[in-house]
Amino acid sequence: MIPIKIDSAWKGTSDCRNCGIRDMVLFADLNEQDFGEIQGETALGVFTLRKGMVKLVRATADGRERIVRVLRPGDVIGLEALATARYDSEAIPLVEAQVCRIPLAVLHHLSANSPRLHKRLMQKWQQALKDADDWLADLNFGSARQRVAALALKMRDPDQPGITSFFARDDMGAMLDIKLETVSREISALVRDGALKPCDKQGRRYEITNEALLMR
Amino acid sequence: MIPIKIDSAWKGTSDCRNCGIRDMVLFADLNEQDFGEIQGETALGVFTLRKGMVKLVRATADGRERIVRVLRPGDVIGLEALATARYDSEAIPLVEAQVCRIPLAVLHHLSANSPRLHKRLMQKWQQALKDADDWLADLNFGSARQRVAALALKMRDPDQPGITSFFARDDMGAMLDIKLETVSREISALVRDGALKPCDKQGRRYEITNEALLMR
DNA sequence: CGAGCGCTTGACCGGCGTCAACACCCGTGG
DNA sequence: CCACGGGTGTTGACGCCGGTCAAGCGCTCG
Repeated sequence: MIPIKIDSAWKGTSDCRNCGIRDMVLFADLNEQDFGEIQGETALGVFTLRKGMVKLVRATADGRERIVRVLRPGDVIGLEALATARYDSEAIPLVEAQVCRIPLAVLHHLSANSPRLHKRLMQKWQQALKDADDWLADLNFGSARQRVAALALKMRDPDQPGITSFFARDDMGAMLDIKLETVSREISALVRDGALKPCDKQGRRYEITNEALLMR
Repeated sequence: MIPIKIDSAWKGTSDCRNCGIRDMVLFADLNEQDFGEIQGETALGVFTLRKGMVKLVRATADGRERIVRVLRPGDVIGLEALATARYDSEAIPLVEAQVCRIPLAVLHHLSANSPRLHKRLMQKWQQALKDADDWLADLNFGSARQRVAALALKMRDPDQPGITSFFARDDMGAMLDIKLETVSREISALVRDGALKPCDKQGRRYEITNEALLMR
């Protein structure tokens, strides 16, 4: 299930040609002829995240919520539906998000007929797998301090590398497998040590004031 | 780098047709004509694991070893080379292992020309990604006891579901992100509680005597 | 038979979970 | 405009799980 609110003002195919992040997305290599193949459909689809952040959630054996990854603009949601026509995990927006929907049938057709998209698809699979492994190796390893610091580095804004985005403390806990109180404590400690500085009063945006301190 | 010793007695293409695990592997859907396309090459390749177990390892930020996944017969090694012509992590056999090597150029050619292989490839990507997410959600969550129990369940022998395989204690620690002494303690506790029974004296094979106890 | 390696077990201690109180932000309604 | 209440983030006290260090045991192999 992908309960993302789709920006309904943005539909049809014409905008794809002028998409602001077209160089990051699945359709980056499509030419005018390929665009002709795209038709609106309502079935299962694959999504490209345009804006915002989305958490991939699955239930653990003991019923708690486990966040396996966070997707950011340019990432693909629901790629697995291409292979199995089912989604493996739940995708929930962490902030207001916008996605492009690509109908499954269209993608199947293009993947067989467009070598460019075929290659792009491979890259997206590879990126998703690498992200998953990175997430495990970087964020779920070591002390609580190391995990929070690693998350701060991973969630840097691509446009403003000095700024990083955090989330609700219990979401951060589900990402790092630590309790929300510990998350809060470690953030406070990093602020005290001069590694971070809060940008707002909700604890969502921080300035990275000492990058070296975060890296160890 | 994939330092797997390849069973040199097994080479050429003729054996593929009679491979005992052909229904599990990448080439399961190739027909006689497709086999004609395969030639021996020496370049980068993708591997299908025939026998044994392989750990996927990457270095963490602080230099320690982190095992991101364990591959078992039928799994594919080095799929990422298809997209980037590089390997993302190191693959090291945990026990004596046998692999099929599939040259990259061959796979690229077939992936474009053989719809059957193309579909099979998608499934392998999807399986790898699901395995990665499962590994994170099942094995790196909860108490040390829960992690060891989850590993025992995941490492059951497909042919003998009552038997499970363990590894060197420090490898298990690198999989579960706990120390080897804790691994040892928890295994002992599970044996004491009647959930497991050792099959050998090296601590590698155990009989599952109480499955329900392991599941919670 | 002895050396060496890996597994186990024990004692101790620190980090993190638990429970609880408190502070702060924000929306609601008087 | 302020009073109130709920939700979320922070901070404190305390106890336990798991990390650390060390000793002991049982294999395996020379």
